[in-house]
Amino acid sequence: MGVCGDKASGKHYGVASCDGCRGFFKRSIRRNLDYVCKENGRCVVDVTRRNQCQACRFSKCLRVNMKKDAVQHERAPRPLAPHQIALQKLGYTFTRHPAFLPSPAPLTFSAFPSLHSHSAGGMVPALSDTLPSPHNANNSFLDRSSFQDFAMSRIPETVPDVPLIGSHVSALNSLSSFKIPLFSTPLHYPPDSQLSDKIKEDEVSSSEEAFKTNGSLENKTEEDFRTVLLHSPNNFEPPIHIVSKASQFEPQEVTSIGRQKTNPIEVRGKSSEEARLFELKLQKYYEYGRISSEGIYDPAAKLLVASIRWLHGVDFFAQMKASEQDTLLH
Amino acid sequence: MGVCGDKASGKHYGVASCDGCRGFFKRSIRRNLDYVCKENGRCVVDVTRRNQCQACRFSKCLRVNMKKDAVQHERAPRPLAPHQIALQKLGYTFTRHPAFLPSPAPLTFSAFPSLHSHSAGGMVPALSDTLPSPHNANNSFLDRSSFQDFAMSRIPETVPDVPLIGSHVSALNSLSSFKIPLFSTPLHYPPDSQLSDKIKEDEVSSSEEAFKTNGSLENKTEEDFRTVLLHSPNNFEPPIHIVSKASQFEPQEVTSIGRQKTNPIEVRGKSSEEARLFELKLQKYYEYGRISSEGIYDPAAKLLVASIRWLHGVDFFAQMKASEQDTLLH
DNA sequence: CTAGGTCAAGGGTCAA
DNA sequence: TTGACCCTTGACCTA
Ligand SMILES: [Zn+2]
Ligand SMILES: [Zn+2]
Repeated sequence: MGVCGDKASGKHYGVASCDGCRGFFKRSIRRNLDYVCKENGRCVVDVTRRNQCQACRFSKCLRVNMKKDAVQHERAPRPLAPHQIALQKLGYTFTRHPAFLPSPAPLTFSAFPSLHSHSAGGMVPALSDTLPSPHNANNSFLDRSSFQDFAMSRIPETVPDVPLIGSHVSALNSLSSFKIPLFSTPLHYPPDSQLSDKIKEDEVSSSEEAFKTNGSLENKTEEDFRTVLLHSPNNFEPPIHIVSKASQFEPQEVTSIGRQKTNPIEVRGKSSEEARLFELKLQKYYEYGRISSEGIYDPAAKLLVASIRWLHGVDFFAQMKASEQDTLLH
Repeated sequence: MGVCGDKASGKHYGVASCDGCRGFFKRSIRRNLDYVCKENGRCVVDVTRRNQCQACRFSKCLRVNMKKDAVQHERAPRPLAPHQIALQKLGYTFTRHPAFLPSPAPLTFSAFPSLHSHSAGGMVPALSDTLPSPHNANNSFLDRSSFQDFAMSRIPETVPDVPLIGSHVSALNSLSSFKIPLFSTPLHYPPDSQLSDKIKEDEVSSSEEAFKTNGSLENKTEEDFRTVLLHSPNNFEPPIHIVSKASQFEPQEVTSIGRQKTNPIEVRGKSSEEARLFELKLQKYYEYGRISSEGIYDPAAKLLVASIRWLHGVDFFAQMKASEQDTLLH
């Protein structure tokens, strides 16, 4: 029979059994686990009590003749999740396991680079991270400090009744588990593109406040930067105009540009704790603030919304596999 | 020699190899998969470790000279699944390019006409023209990832309304990578159809309007669904505009072109494999959408859901047998 | 004989 | 850690 009596999902390791027992057996074998029963091995193993005693459950697995040999060697991890692939297409790589770092990496997002800047790799060095790693030395934007401050940031008593952009909200959900690289300058600003020039003009006129000061930001310390963030919300006007312009890129153009990307920026994994916290805060923010991008007063939140919106306008993004978009937006 | 050293079951794609490597190579080519080695491409590929690293296994396949070209197109369609039968009743026929035909077109569907210029046959020349060859990466919207991924996407608890804004439209570009056969004039808009008139006269008819006229739906399974629709005006909001507008000129276009009105719309695909994935995806989209179309934030996804929803407004669909509707809905 | 196809039972994932 | 859920593998079959 089965192991626990639960409905079998098929034969597993030689025995018709449920997914639970299948997984349990596999884990036990793979990790070579040894269990000890506290009840002298008399525990009943049924569907409701199977998790009461691992030792007895495992014994039962063996008794019903599950085959250890049928448990294969562990395989390579699955290919990158689509949203990660999506990120890669934007010029970034994602490392799944951030571990092995001395301290948990703060949840960070790569910066809005200056749209005027054309630094190497298309990235704009933002703030130095708190970690010594060369990789996050220059791609941290929304660092831990920002998140902490986020909680403190005020939620407006009254907010304009602006409809939410659903995708923004949804996109924020996914931001919790990884960092979103938002810009890769050369990717979006082909040097010789006429359109590019046009965009540049446009951006100057539309986002001047946002990016005038950007150059100076690059050299600021984290502390300085935070100050700027908290006290100069006007610095971060969402690049809405750019969005609409960028979307007019010809497919070929974008494609070829996409191929030119050189140095992907490593985006490190999550600190799920902080991420979750952040997500909750953000969610609350939405609920209370009824924010559109205009409704956002916290610069960090504003950035996030703006960044997502920006993504929508990037043709390269629009041409991504829908699934990738989907998960990216989710 | 062989790829992994396992006992060869014969020559496959030019190389004596086992069934495992045969299948692996086939799947890799067919689905245009790209693997990435995490060990810098140094993994040993033998019978016990061949599944440790797909990238290295595939490299080995190529190294021992397996021929991509020997991987054929998939063959005759499988026996139709219930939902496929349902689709057929709606006038959609899946046609496939004969095997061995060079340069198969990427899986494409006719696009939302209103968003693009029209071409003969009511088909819209999409991005596929600019896409790389079929076996190059990234032109497959419907690869394993997309398929896999959607299922993993989550539906938020609460969702705001999502107006169709400019940036969303840009996202529609991703839809151009295939064409969706949404409209067939005589079939979907019977000239004397009350619904048809209603929709034509009211381009911006809301979902409520559209479905109020849909009282002909009559089966218990549909009952709940209809209720949801009618009580959730937001469900249909953004896409309906597009759908309605498209329906407005579609009749003339198709008719004037002299295309066969009576013939079902062709859904061209280079492979039923891809088509199948699309169907599955569509199903899933729909399933989610039925719960709450707002659960899907991606504009493209929303459109897909909307397109299915739209079917409900079609008399022909309403007249289908309940069981067929049911399977289609599932 | 080697293409193509199928699907049980391996694998992995990640919210709870 | 569990287990529901999805993807992949490869033995086996037909043409
Ligand atoms: Zn069990
Ligand atoms: Zn082999």
